[in-house]
Amino acid sequence: MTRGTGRGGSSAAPRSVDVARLAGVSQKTVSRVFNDEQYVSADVRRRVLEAAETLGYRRNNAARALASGRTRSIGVVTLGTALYGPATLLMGVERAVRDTGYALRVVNTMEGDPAGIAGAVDSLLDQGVDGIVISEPIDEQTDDGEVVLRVDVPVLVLGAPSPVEAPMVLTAGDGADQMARAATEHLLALGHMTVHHLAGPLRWYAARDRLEGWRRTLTAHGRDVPQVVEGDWSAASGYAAGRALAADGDVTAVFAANDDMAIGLIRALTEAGRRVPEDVSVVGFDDIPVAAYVSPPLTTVPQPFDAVSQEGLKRLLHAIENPDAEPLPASDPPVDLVVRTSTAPPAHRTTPARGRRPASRSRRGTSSEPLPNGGPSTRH
Amino acid sequence: MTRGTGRGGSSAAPRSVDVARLAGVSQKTVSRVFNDEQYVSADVRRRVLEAAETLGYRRNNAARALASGRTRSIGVVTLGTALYGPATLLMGVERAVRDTGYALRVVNTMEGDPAGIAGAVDSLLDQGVDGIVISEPIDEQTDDGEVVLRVDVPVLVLGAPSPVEAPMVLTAGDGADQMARAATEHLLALGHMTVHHLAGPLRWYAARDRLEGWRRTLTAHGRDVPQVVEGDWSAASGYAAGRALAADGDVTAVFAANDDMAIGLIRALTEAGRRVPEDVSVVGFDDIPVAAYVSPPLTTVPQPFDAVSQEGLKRLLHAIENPDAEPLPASDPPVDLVVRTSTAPPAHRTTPARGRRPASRSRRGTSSEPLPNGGPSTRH
DNA sequence: GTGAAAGCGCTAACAA
DNA sequence: TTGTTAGCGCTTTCAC
Repeated sequence: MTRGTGRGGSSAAPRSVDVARLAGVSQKTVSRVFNDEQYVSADVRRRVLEAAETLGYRRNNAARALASGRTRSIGVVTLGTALYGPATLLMGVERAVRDTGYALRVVNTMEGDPAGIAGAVDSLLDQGVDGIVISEPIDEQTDDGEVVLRVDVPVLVLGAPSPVEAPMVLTAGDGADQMARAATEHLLALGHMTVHHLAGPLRWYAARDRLEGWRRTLTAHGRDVPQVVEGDWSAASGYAAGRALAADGDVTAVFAANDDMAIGLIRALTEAGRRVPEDVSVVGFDDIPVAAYVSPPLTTVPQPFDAVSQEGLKRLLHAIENPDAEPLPASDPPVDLVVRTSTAPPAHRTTPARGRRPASRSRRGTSSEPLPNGGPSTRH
Repeated sequence: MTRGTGRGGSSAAPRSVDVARLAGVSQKTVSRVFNDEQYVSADVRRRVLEAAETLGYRRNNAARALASGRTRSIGVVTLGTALYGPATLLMGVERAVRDTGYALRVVNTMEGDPAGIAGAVDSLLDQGVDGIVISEPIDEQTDDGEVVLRVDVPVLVLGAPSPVEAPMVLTAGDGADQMARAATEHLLALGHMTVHHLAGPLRWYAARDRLEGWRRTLTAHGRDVPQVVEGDWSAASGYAAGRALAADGDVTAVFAANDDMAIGLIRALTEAGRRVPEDVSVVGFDDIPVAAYVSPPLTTVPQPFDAVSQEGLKRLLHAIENPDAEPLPASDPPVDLVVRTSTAPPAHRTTPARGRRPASRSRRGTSSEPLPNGGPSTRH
């Protein structure tokens, strides 16, 4: 085989031997320079770099991976949606990965995909990755028992407990129950007797987690736990749920598991003649970019996507690079609540015995948005 | 070097020779089977597959890439945002790539990133990819002249003309001007004398394209072209623009370059006492999932993200696999408009001389959303 | 139809 | 501080 030419018929890509020859050193030395190894004199390093520059040398990663046994890439499994949460998480992961010099390989699982997460992980393993991030796994259709995924690289699961078996499994961003508690307590503190919940699809761990946080909070306060309504994260499903809830005069407060559903819900309530927040208070979840600008501006719980992906990745890379060391500890993400105007005390009710004032837990100002001069958004 | 063991201390991963030995064939034959080459008897194929199965054989991609000179992966450069457009496009690209058996490598360019697109493309080239997709490039800070990127693999640029030089450059999804025309004409047809425009950041080609479509439409109809207001895609910037526009009594119709800005704009108008659509009509762009559920439901132009990414990828892969063939032709994406209730005829004005009825160009029903039973959204 | 031999471009181990 | 020698696990070429 003659050395393959580029597709343009131009000369082939230079290899490290070519650089070595030009710099008057051995090929191994070129390798040393490009790997930032020690024991290379400044002069040699400079000559090598110069030679590489003039030749337009670019290290061949396939050869590197083959020789070293490491691909220096990490794979991420995401749902194939542009939903705010998953999409934001993915961007956070990319940023965190890029900072470390690793490459990112992405595979989606579509809902309804027969292969599901297992298939996605498998294709990542086929491609060759040093670690895997699974973002927001949802329960798979497991007719006969649990799907146990066996993987031989470290795995980081974001937003859920682990569905895999691997030499090292890390979890991050699974503290949504605490955030749900904050939302629910905000509503109770305003004087509502109880809080209804519009859940996400319960196949999602994220949905179940928020539901649990809500339920436990009500129970802890000795309140009724109303029937849960299940949506699918979409505004359309929130709208459908809203039509049902509007018919029930007892409903004065609703905690929706995401902002899109909250927006649909509010629309249905409004169309049915129930004013928000005068008749019904609504709290969302996520703090999507438009949350401050819909009518009424939405009280919601922002999710710390960046913090979660950054910390998670740091721990994953530590596990990859120090296979025998203790895993780095996880920290609890901050719990936040942005109070806007979709929540208020109930209208014609007496406040409960120990009614507290609505304590804002926000670190970002309570209801100062939309800003007078509405500058550019800082988060998108 | 002894054969490296897995990190668990368990036995090493099986190689194709191991499979060959077990199946009683040569290693080359194993390779033939896994590459679906012809000239392998059914019996041998079966034996090889069985042996591979029992051994848990998985082909080593680094070795494959090294030996063949092809990585079978394509790289995508995206902005590091969860904005609806870019995020949806990325998901579309993933889906299209996955169907073809190629792997996807993702790199972001953050706005303000000094290396920018060039850096992102470079890191992709370092990693080794057979083709590159650049999604929605924005103009780079080019103090001294144009940055011309030289790349030696085929490139597909989504949503803009090409900023690169490569053996093959394809473009897809750059027809936003036609969509902007549809939005503008809808407003003129309703009887508005002219239409204001809230543009996206003009460093984005997507923003300039929509602006041009709007401007040309007004000019073609002999209307005034009002001063453009520039936003940054965020609802916050739409809100800021809305405060300014609300003060101008002449404004009766605004075309916003995306839905988020339209939502912020509507909020500002409403707060200023200008009703939508009675006093001011607003059209958005994108058709984000909540667009049908905000108040008022937003008239907007849906973007054909899936069609664009699928067709674009098909053409890119054709170029990769047939380097010397003619590129596949591009087709124009469909132009659509979803009419909801944020637009109406102007209040106290006479319609222009040739005032036409507002012709709905929608293929999805005009204003039937939110649906009575608001089922699950079909697009997220 | 199948196999043997020769690399692909790099890193790892050891020697100098 | 630098060089030499072997592979990494596959595809390619060519022989049978």
